[in-house]
Amino acid sequence: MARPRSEDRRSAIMSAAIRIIASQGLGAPTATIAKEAGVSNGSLFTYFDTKADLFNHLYVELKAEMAAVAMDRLPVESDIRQQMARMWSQWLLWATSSPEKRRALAQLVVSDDITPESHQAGKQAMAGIVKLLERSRENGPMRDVPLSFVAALMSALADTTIDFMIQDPANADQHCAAAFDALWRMVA
Amino acid sequence: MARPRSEDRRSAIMSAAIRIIASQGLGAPTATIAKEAGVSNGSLFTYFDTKADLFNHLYVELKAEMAAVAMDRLPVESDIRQQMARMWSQWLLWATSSPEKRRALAQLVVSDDITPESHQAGKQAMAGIVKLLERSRENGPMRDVPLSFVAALMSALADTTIDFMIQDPANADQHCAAAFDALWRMVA
Amino acid sequence: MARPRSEDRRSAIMSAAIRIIASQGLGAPTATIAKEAGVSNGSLFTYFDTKADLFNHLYVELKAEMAAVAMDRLPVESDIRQQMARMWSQWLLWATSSPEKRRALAQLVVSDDITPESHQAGKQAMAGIVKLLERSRENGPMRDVPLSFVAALMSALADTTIDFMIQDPANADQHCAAAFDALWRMVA
Amino acid sequence: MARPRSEDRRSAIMSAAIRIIASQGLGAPTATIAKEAGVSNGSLFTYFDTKADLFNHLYVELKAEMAAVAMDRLPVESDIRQQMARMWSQWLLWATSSPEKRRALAQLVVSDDITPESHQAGKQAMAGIVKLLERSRENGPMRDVPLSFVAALMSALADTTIDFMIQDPANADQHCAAAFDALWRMVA
DNA sequence: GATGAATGAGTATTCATTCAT
DNA sequence: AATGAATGAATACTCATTCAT
Repeated sequence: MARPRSEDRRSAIMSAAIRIIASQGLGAPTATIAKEAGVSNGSLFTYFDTKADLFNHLYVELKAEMAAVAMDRLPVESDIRQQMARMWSQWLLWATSSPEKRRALAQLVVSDDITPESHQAGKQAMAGIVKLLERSRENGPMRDVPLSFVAALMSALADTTIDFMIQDPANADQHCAAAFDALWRMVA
Repeated sequence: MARPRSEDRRSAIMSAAIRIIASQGLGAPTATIAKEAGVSNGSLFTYFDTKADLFNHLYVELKAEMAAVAMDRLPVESDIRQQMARMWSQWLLWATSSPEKRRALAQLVVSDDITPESHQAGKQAMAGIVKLLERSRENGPMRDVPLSFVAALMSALADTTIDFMIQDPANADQHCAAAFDALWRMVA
Repeated sequence: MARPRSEDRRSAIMSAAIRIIASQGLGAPTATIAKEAGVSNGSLFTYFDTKADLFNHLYVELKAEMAAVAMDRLPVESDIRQQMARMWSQWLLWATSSPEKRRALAQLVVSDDITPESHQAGKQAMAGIVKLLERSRENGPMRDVPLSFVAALMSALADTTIDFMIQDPANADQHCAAAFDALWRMVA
Repeated sequence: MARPRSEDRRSAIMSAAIRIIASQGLGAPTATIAKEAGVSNGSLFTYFDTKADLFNHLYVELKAEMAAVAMDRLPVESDIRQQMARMWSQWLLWATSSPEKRRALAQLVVSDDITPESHQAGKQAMAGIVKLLERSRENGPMRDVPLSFVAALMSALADTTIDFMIQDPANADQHCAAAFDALWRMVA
C-alpha cells in the first residue's frame, strides 16, 4: 500500500470525514468533507479512489481503534471475568467519550458501501475481544453456540448500552455495569 | 362521483416499496417504486405527500405488523416463560419468513426520514411485548434496570439472532432457541 | 493552480440567456440556456447560484448597458433640449438595434424573480438620465410632480415607442422624433 | 359560442382566476383557481379548453369592462377636453378601486398565452376611448402621428399613473390630474 | 355534467468524479 | 501533487389535462 503522498493530508481527510459523517450522515458531499479537512475536493480523490473507498478505510480504522482501546493494558494476571469487565468498560468508555467516532461507525456498519472485505477486516480487529469471549463462555451455557453468533450478540448488547449511556450520561456507569452483568449471565 | 382513492393502489405502493427498499435501499427512486407498484410516477404522490411520508407510514405499519404477529394467540394460560418463548419465536419467525419486510424495516429504523412521532408509534406497537418482558424480569436480576433499556437489549438480541437465522437457515431453530435461553438468563 | 473561473464562460451564459429569454421567455429551462452557451448543465450553476440569480444579474447588467449607451458622449456643451434629444435617440436606438436584449429586459422587469435590490440597482443606473430629466422639467409644468413619477412616465413612453419602432422600422425615426416632441411638451 | 352549462360556474371561475392571478401570478395552478371558485379541477376544463383559453377570455373581459367603465355616462354635451378628463378619471378610478382586476390584467397583457386575436379584441374594446383621443388630437401636434401609436402612448401613461396612485393613495387625485394635464399637453 | 384520481412529461439543482492548469 | 472548475447523470415533485365513476 506504499505510503502515499502526505500522511497528514490523508488523516486530515479521515478526521474530517468522521466529524462530517457524525453530523450530516453518509450522504454528506465529499466536497464538504474536503473543505472540513482543509483540502480541495479534487485532492480527496488522490487519497481515496472513491467516496466508498474512503468509507471503507474509515470503517476498518475505527473498528480497529475501538478494538485496540478495548484490549489496551488488559490485566492478564487477573481472572477472566475481570479481564472481560475491563475490556467491556474500556470499549464502552471509548465509544461514549468519542461520540463522533461512534456515530460515524454506527452509520458505516449499516452502509451498503462497506464491502465484505472490510467487514471481514472489522471482524479481524475484534479477534482479541472474541478470544476473550471464547474463554469466558468456555464452560458456560453457550459453549456450543457458534462463537461468531455469541460475539454478535455481545456487540449488539454493547451498541445498545452505548446508546443509553450517551442518552443518559448521569447513569452511564450503572448502565455499563448492568449490561456487563447481563452479558456475563448470558455467556458464563 | 369520481374514481375513489383505492386502498388497493395504496397497499400496492407499500408492498412495492418494501420490495424495492429491500433490494435497493432507501435511496431508490420513487419512480422505481411506482413502476414496481404498477402505478404512475405522480400517483405515488396522491397517496403519500412525500417520499419521507411513505417511509414513515411504512415504518409504522411494519413495526405494527411485527408486533401483532409476535403477540398473536399468546398462550395466556401458560406460565410467563412459555408466553415469552412463544412471543419470541413468533417474532423471529415473522422476520425470517418475511425477509424483505425485515430488511426494509432494518433500513427504515436508522433513517433520518423517520420522525420522532413515527418512532413513538413504533414503540407503542411494541407495548404488549414490553409488558411481557416486564413481567418476565419482575423478580429477576434486571428488575431495577430501566425497562426501556432492557427492552432495547432484547430488541438488539432479536435483531442479531434474526440475522443469523437468515444467514444460516439450516440451524435457524437452534439459533432462535439459544438466543431465547440467553435472553431468559439475562432477565429472569 | 486550477482552471480559473472564466469571464468568457460567464458572459457566454449571459448572452445565451438573453437569446433564449427573448425567444422562449423566462420559463426556458436552464439546460437550454447552458446548451446555447456551450457549457454543461452544471456549469451554469458554478457561475450563478440559481436561475433567479442569473436573472437578477442579467437585469442589472442590461439596465446598466442601456443607461450607459443612452448617456454616452452626451453633448454637454449643447442646451438641455439637445442633450435630452440625444439621450432619447441613443436610448431608443440601443433598444431597437438590440431587440433580443430589449425583449429579455422587458420580461425581466415584470418578473417576480427580480429582487428589490436589483430593482434599486436598476434605478441607480438610470440616475444620469433622471438627472437630465430633472433639469429639463426645471421650469416646466411638471416641476412640482414627484420626479420619480415623471421618470416613470418617460420610461413608459420610451418603451411604447420602442415597440412601435421595432414593429414599423420604416418609420422608426419619425416615431422616435414624434415621441420625443411629445415628451418635451409634457415636461418642458 | 352557445351559452354553456351554468353561467354561474363559469363566472365563478373567472372571478377566482382574477383573485388568484393577482396574488400568485399566471403560474398559479389551475387546481388552485378551481378550488377558489368552489369547483373541481376537472370542471374548470369543461368551461375552458385550456388554461390559456381561460386567460384569453379573462383578458378580453377585463379589457372590455375597463373600457366600458371609462366611457360610462360620458358628458357628451361637454367639450372634448372635459369628456377626455372624465374618461381618464373613470379609467384610473376603476383600476385603483379594483386592484385585483388591474393586477391580473397587467400580468395578462404581457403573457405569451394571449393570442393576437385576443389582443385585437382588446383593442376593439378600446375603440371608443381611441375615438375620443382622435378628436382630442384633431388639431394638435400629434395629428399626423399614427393614431394607434398615440393610443399606445396614452395607455402607457395611464398604466404608469395607476401604479403611482396605488402606491401613494394619499396623492392619488393629484397624480391622476397631473398625468391628464401631461397627456393633454402631449396631444392637444 | 361533475368529480377528483390518474397520468407522465417536465426541470432546477446536486454531487461524485474527471481533468485542465 | 494540488487545485477547483467542468461535467452530466440522477431525482423528487408539480401540474395541465384526461378519464373512470
